Amino acid sequence: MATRAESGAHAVLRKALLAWYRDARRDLPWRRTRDPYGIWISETMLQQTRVETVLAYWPRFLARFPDVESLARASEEDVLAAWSGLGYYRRARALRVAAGALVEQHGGRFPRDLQGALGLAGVGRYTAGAVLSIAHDDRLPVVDGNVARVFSRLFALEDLPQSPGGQRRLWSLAEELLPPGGSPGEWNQALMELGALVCTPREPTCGQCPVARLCLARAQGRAASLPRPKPRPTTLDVRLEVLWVRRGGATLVERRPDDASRLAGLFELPTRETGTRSGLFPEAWSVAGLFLPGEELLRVRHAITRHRIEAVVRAARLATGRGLPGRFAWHRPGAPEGAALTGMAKKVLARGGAA
DNA sequence: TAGACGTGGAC
DNA sequence: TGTCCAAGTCT
Repeated sequence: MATRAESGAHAVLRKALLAWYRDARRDLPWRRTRDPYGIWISETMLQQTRVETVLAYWPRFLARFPDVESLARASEEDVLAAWSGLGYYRRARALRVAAGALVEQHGGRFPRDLQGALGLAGVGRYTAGAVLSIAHDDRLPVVDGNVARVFSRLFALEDLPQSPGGQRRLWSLAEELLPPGGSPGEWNQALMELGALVCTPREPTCGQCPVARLCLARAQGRAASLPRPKPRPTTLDVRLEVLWVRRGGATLVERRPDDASRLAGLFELPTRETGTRSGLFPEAWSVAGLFLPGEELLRVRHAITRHRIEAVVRAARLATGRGLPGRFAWHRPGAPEGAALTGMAKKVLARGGAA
């Protein structure tokens, strides 16, 4: 009996949400294709990344690497260059590795089955379900941050979404709610779209929600306070000094070590950690023995997970006429393919070094 | 399994 | 200005 009542409620929910989605869905470029490759790239770019940002990268990346084969053949540096500024660069490396596996083991095609997809580098349960449901309408659930939030409110879930129990409940709900017929891809996207446009993290617009009358959190007046926020770790302050060294039309960049914990192998403006907010280490550059710091140009603040980073960009000049170590290079903007620059380097170069 | 991984935008 | 966070995955 419970099953019967439940599926009735589910049917009402599906109908209302799908009707809303047909009308409210954004016309995003990756929604115009059913090509698993393009969808895979979009889903990977969208991980922890805003739609507005991906809008600029996705068409460019597909133009540069139009299919699995071109991506598999590309050098890591070329792929990173196309990814430059997007962040989470492990995604780009994984894409290339996975493309190689697709060519070697899957006939150059994205796998048709969940297990095959999950075997690919950088493809987890969300991405596998998203690509297969959207490209082929396979009956696979997805749970991303949007779906987690929508379900947490709709069903007044108390668990932290990231907890093991919370995850288990979310995925089993997502599975249960999948439409028996119709289009699972459409349904999954409708759920995510609701989270992105209406059931937002802060101040959800319940007045516009097509399923507000079915929402438990709404009925309890708790829509805005669910899901419970995850406790944040305290952040560490880091101070960086960044050198802006020019010669002719080129700017000096330095390649980060391949074994760096972050931004490995990417080019950045020469950067040293010079201390914290409370103390500076002025000898940092004399250790390098190459530069004379000059005037201050600008400050850049950003955060990487637990680090709150404050960077001071200075116009500087070389202190030696000797050749530079191999990790240094002169970067000339305007190369068609671009370079594998970090986001901050890209930003500073785009501004011409000035604030 | 928490914690790491980049970036830009909203408030 | 500081904080939170956006279509996750990996270790």
